[in-house]
Amino acid sequence: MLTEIFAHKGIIEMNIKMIAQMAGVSVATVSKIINNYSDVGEETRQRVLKIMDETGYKPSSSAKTLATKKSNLIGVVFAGELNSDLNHPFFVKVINSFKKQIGVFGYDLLLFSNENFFSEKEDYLARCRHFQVDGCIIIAGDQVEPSVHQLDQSDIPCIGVDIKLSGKNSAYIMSDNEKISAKVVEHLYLNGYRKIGFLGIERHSEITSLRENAFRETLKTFGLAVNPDWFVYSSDYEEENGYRAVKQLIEKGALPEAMFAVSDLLAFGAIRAMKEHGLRIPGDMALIGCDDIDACRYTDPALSTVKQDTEKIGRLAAMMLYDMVNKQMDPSAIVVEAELVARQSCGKTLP
Amino acid sequence: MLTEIFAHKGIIEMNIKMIAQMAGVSVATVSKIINNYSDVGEETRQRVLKIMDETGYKPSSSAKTLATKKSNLIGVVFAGELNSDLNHPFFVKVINSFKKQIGVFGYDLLLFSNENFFSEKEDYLARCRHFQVDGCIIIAGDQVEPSVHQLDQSDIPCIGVDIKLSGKNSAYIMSDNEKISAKVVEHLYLNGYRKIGFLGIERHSEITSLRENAFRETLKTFGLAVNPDWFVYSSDYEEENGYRAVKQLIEKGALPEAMFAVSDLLAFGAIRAMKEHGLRIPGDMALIGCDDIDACRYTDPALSTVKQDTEKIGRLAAMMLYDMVNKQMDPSAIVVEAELVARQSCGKTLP
DNA sequence: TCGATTAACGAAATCGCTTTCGTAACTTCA
DNA sequence: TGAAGTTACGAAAGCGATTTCGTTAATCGA
Repeated sequence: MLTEIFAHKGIIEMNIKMIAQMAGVSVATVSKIINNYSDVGEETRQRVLKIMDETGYKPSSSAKTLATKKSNLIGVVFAGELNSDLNHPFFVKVINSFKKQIGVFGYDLLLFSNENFFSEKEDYLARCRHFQVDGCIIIAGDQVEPSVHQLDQSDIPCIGVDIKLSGKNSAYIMSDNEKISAKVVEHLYLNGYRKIGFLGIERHSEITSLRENAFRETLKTFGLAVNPDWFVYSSDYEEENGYRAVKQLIEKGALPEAMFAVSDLLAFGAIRAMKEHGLRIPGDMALIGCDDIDACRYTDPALSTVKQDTEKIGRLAAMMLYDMVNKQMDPSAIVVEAELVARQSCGKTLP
Repeated sequence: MLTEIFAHKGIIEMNIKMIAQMAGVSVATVSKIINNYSDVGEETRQRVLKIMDETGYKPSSSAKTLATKKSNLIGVVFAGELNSDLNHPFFVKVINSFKKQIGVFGYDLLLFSNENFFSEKEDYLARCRHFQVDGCIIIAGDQVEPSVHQLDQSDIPCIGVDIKLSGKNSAYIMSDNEKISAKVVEHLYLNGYRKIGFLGIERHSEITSLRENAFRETLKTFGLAVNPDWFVYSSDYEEENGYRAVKQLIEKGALPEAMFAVSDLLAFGAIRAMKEHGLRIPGDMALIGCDDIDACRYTDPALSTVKQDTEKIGRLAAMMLYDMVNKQMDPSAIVVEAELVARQSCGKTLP
């Protein structure tokens, strides 16, 4: 057998021409078999398939891409300065779930590295074209760069996570941030808390604005005070700044009965500040965070938080993007419900 | 100006031929300019560069790859069943650091999705060839699949993280796992603990074997008992199993004075078991974990642990792989020092 | 039985870029 | 001044696929 020399699959690099020769057909026929064309005889098909299998042949992606202008690649863009990248657990979970689902559709992921690309940084559109990605997932922290909007407005299908895209080939998906705040306020209210504060971020992103506005609205709905003293802000999402903010609150003697921190890390900082002053959670102040990072379960007290459905967000993002790439769907915006996870830090222990 | 119609860069998809026409030169000349050949006149070079800039032209990656057999892509393989994927913080941190450094070298990352690829799952070598990646980073959990070794033995440069590769184009890098155990034992010894136990993994991976063997050795070196009762094993790295293991230990009344858990999550389980039985850490038993995941700082007590230098591992991996791809270095094995982070859980509080 | 379908296959152009090699024009130098 | 060397550039052949369109040969219908 001619193919016996290929003892180990993949050892010899094959191309379509070699396969064609071995099978005694033209490259056109081989290509047709690869792409499931109908005008190929069954015998021929089987013979060629056998050879492809025995030699471990796989068509070259670049040649295919060059010819078809489809790469079977999805670009991953981490946009925004704060928080994005692979550092934030939320994004990692979303990407992980996205990767699983998009993999089922036969796509692989291209992670753009942020550093010097042709000495021109962050020109996402150019890089998407360079690789001819079939679509893009844009995951955003705060303050996204202009280049992201350029990509959004292009003809490349984009799905945004935690960022509102407006391009005609773009859709986006995010948690129902307004409902998150509403749920938190409601939960605290039901547990008897009436003086409720907010630990947010100074520089508003789309997301945090949604949360804060809804928070204020819900407070009003329940007839609760919106006391400026209880609204404090951090310059980033880090633990340290949560600590500082709450420490000041304590020293000012303006502690509310409960607080909602827009990130778990901020909440951790709050816990530290409270402990340092000998105050107890939820005894002296109840606390609810947001994100449900792993650490929440292990803090003392365990942190109540809002868990975004990262699994669902990633999966939906993959499905929507797939449908958009394959023109089976017009882009639209989707919002997914988040879940309040009540642990110890918001327990009802008021007098 | 001819190029003025391209008001927005990247709107029109350019190719090398159009650039050549606009500049009144041949495609060969343009290509030479792109690739820094010397036989191009300075005037011509400037003129062409200007046009490329104005039109936002970037050469097509697939065409370039097809012509040169270099893709400027690095494949990322998450191997092994346990723990790998983007789920484990250790791997995410390594990849993040790797991505930064390899990006500086001009490479982007290709994340292979694990699910159905040509109905043949996990044929990493085939996929690497398919995309013609220039190199690979293999990050391993336990029990890696055969396909990984096939890749390792191929002609594609591979850098392993936490896995010993043996291919002639492969190198690997990992923490000094033996030293980790030695440091832990030494630290506990110095703080007065004499009865020291081990919380490990049933199914040995390369890594855990290294740690456990060194642990036993060091115990002996310090003249301490290697008591089988104090060596317990979990079937995975999860919190729940750490909990179970230590719970049994407590109920058997065979608690050592201190323990080393090979993962932080296991240690968290241990903490829970201890708390549940009204036992205190480090009062009734000191505890040291491994990994330094974020949550360690927030547990009660804060978990002492061994912090692997993920930043360094990722960066070194990138540099080594780059050198291997560019034939500037023969593959070799590198070991990086880990650091013991002493927090509350191993404090000296023995009588 | 003969013209018309249909089935099965291949030749060749194409995708966008690289790279070798050839050549014309210009320098240099003895 | 003429041979040799430089400089600047282009023609053309790949790279490995896809896809259109044409060509046989076999099958069909009346």
